[in-house]
Amino acid sequence: MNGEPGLRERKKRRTHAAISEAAIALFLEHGYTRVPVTRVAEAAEVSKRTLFAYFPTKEDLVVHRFADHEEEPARVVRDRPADSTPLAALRTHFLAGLRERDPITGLNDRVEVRALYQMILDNPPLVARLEHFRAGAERALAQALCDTADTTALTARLAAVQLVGVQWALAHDNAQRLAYGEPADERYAGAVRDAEHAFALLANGLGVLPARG
Amino acid sequence: MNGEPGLRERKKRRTHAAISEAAIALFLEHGYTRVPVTRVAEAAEVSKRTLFAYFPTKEDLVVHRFADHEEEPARVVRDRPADSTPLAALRTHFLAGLRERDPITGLNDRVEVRALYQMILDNPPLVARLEHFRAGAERALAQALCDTADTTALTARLAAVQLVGVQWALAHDNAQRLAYGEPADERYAGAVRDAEHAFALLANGLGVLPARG
DNA sequence: GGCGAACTCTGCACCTGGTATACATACGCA
DNA sequence: TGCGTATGTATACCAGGTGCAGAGTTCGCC
Repeated sequence: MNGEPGLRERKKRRTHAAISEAAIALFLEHGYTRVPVTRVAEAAEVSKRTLFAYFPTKEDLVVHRFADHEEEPARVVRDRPADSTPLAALRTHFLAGLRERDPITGLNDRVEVRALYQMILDNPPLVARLEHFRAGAERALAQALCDTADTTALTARLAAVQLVGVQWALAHDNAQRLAYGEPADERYAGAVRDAEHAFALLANGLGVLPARG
Repeated sequence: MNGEPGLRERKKRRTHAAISEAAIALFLEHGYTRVPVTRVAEAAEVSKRTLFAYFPTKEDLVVHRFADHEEEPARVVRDRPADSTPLAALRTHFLAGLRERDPITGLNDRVEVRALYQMILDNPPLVARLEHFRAGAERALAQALCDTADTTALTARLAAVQLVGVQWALAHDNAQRLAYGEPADERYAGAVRDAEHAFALLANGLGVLPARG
């Protein structure tokens, strides 16, 4: 609310960043499971108790970077132009994310980001923790749909589940390919194609699934 | 494979059941978080080590009853009649589940089941563990769709995410209402209406969402 | 500049979930 | 009856996470 953060606040942010960076550096070097939080605390020159004051769990040391995006789909839907449907707005936003290599789309291959993808995908507890954000994103999006799209609460919830789930799946797929070594620029065209296909499926429904192959 | 389980096998099943029952009884009485696994082991007259030989984690003591249903959507899709689409088969199956008050639909209000719903909904770790099954169900269903519906792998995955997610949301909603005290018979009509609405949404797509409320 | 209040960090002890090791027991089968 | 193996046990241990009481900082105000 005010422009001056104050010494306390600044110090806090520095500590937060220091812990996070120490953690990720150590995890990337020695492996997530093999580095105990006490070692992270030592490296960040902070007590274990303090570490847990900044990050509620060990997993959060890694995945907190994705926490900000929990509200993103909801915001996109709220801020959409008046003549745009929620689906169209999310589609445009996701495609823009791909173009900009937004890490949330799974299409960023900067070494740190790619290593982070890999670490997360390799560690079930980290994936599980991310699922938690997914649930939060669903809830927020459902609320946004309710508020701006004149639907029942149920419809909003169901739509949110589908929308978030599909974007999640797309991102997961991209991240996995990049973790395997595929360069982002090379994957880009395919990622766009897949995303367009996915949003078309969302728009038109699963009625297209045939009776038998 | 053989009709005679043998003493060893029978004993194992009894131990399994004994641990599970002791655990759930204690959890329901004193609260999930307040009962350490050691106490469960004592109550079941088994060592802690043995307990963990039967159940990989504390959460599984509670949620293992839902584990069997991981393959269910996949099975339904595989076993569907030749002239039936995957969506129709799942719809029929879910509605049948509601009719039979299958606990997996969230519409069973036998006291033990309802208390179980409540305990799970109240404990984030338990919900998280269930999410894990959801992921498994998605993967299995995607495979089944791939094998029997002549779709691309991507389409199958996206469809699976939507289908499982929506059923999950419906079940969650029902369970929550029942946990709040609504009787299953009273909820039934609404649950059917909601399910039909949800499957219609899946069939027709989210194109119906309006630009602005 | 200085003071009290509020906030923050720390060290320590502790609890709980989960695992490794090494040893005992009981079953299945010949 | 007796042997090999699957199953269970006791013990000690590790790591994540919390409660507590006190020391050290920062803030707002005089």
